[in-house]
Amino acid sequence: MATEVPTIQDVARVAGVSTATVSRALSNPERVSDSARRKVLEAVEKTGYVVNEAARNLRQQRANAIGVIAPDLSNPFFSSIIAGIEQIAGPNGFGVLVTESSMTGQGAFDHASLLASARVDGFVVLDGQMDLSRLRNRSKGLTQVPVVSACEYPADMPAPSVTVDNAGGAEKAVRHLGDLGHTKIGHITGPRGNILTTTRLEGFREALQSMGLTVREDFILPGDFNLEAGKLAAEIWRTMEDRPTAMFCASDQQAFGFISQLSRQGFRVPEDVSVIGFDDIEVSGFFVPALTTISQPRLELGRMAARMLLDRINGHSHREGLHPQLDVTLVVRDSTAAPVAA
Amino acid sequence: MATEVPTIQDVARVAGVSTATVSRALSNPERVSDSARRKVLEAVEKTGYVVNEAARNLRQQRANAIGVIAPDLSNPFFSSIIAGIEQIAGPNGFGVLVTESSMTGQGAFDHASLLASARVDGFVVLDGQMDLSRLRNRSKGLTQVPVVSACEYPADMPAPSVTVDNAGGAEKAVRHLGDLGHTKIGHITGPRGNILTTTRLEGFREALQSMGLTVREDFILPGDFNLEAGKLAAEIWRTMEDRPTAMFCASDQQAFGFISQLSRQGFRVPEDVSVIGFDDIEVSGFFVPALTTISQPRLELGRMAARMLLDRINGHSHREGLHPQLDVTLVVRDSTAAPVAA
DNA sequence: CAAAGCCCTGCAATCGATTACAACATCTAG
DNA sequence: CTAGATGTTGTAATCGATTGCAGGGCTTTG
Repeated sequence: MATEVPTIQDVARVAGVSTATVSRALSNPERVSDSARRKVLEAVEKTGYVVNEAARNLRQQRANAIGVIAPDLSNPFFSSIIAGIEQIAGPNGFGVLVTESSMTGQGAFDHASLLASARVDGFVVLDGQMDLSRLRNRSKGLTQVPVVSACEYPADMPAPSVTVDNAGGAEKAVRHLGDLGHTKIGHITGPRGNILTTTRLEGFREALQSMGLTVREDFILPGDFNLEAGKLAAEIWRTMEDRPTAMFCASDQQAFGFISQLSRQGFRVPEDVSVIGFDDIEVSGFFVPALTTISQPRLELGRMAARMLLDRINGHSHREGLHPQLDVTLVVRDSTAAPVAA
Repeated sequence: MATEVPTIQDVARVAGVSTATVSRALSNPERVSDSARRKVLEAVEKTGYVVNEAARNLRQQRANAIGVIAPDLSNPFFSSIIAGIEQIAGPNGFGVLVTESSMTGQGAFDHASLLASARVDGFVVLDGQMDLSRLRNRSKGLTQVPVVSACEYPADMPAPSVTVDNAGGAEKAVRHLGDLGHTKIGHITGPRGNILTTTRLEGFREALQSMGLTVREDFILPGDFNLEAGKLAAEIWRTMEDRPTAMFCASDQQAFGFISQLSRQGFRVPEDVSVIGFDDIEVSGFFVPALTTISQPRLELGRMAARMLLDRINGHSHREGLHPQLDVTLVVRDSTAAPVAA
């Protein structure tokens, strides 16, 4: 029973119409007569026909697929966003090709090639460090290449983007600490040069100022978003003479690393220091102590980015504007508390 | 400068040869003369030509892409495996399309359609619950459809698979607890019907027996791999009259949930109960306390699966055998300790 | 020197869909 | 009743690569 995969020819023969009619019946049902449509659908049912995407893509000069460029696939933060992209792309007939930015330059999977080779129609870029201009060389100039930045984005914003209100989130975090009575508030930043680092740091400063607190530069520790960075920061915190009583971490992972290392040294959170994160990844609610953090709508970030990209690919105008910004919310759990009396 | 994307025709013209020669020079360099090859490569360089995958796929009747079916994209455990798959697929010219099993049946992204539509040449299936026979309907019978199960797999193993020594891992975990002096050892299982659940439970039983300990059925709590399941199990543990002094958790996430809920209730790990996980996901080393666990080579799992699938697609025999099993290792950290004197 | 073999190359068919165009039927309006 | 509009269908060109086949040139062998 080694059945061959049926083609549109087979369907046409079974239905007793031309291939043109079959094609139209399937993609523009309103363009054919009721009777023809019925016959075609029956024939499709009977033969088990599924369109050959390669042929369609070749003819239509589009891939019906989008590429996602992520800095790090194993980071749960990004995988949620990708899941959101999937949710929109799939039902619209678009496949999702995922690549890590680290793969850039590796032969056929250089991202420019991915585009030029007609494998994808556009990109969602999750890596703020990526040089979008590299996509420009091939094909028609960057403004024409469908690209949407999500979450992170280059500082000069050459492409549409979906982001989160990072400065606002930082403010909410710091304000929460202030409301608890903290006056000595520190911050562990993200990696240098990253736009999220910058905006969250700005929000941190502004919140302090608006609350009438002075910004202590020595309370601002350089870091990264990962676990290791938090651990390193903990070592610095430990050696400080005058320690902040509360730390705003640039990411949940960083906060985990910070708390983890602190506990190992015998310090307690929130008794010795309050800690607040940023992201609200899944484990955060189950950390010990459960982490107070700023919650990002990661799934919606992905969904929005996918919608914008598909709009662009289809030549629609942007229903959502060029740079929509999603709101974040404060989630209070157990890692923050009022400072112990001095 | 709206440069059109160059085609093989352009290259042929510039190089002064036929398209056939260009094609051969690029895919079978040894089949053309030195001079022709040189001219073609120069022309490719000059024009910036990249093959149009849609055209190639149509003609060759293969997609140069593989599909990955994952149960849950936001689970960091799976994303590492996917990263491993990428590492092998990309350099071999294959794209990776990722889908969640939950999308099954949603129009064009039903997995059978994905295959039939010539979008992918085969699948790596990470979801043990998935009914592989659904892929059989379309195209030539399951043994012919290139599919490799990874990590999880259906009990009847209709397809080649890459797995980890789950029973052995469970034994290592239990033996570690026994070596610490525990005699009352419990287990929180994975979801019912899952093959990982079964094999880990078996390993658990065997280890106890081989150590001369009796298996207490009331110490075996039903669960799932996620955080919530651990939390639920903690509630049960708390209400037990005679409590196990050590728990072997079926996953790290489950262990987190268990520990988290316990701490919230005022119990301490490992003082009140030792906990060991399974997986060794990234946060595990940074949990509070750092989690003792069984480490799985997740990246290698993905890489191996991809290699096997590509072999199958290319009609090669299996260099690695049909059901290779990778070793796991015990990682001792701070969540396990000797039981306190009774 | 002729026949046979090999290497290299180009011509043209092919993959399976979409779609411009034209043909025809039917309907509407003048 | 007729010109034109409208709706439905089929024919055939097209997308851009790969590859079977055949032909020309050169080498080897008897």
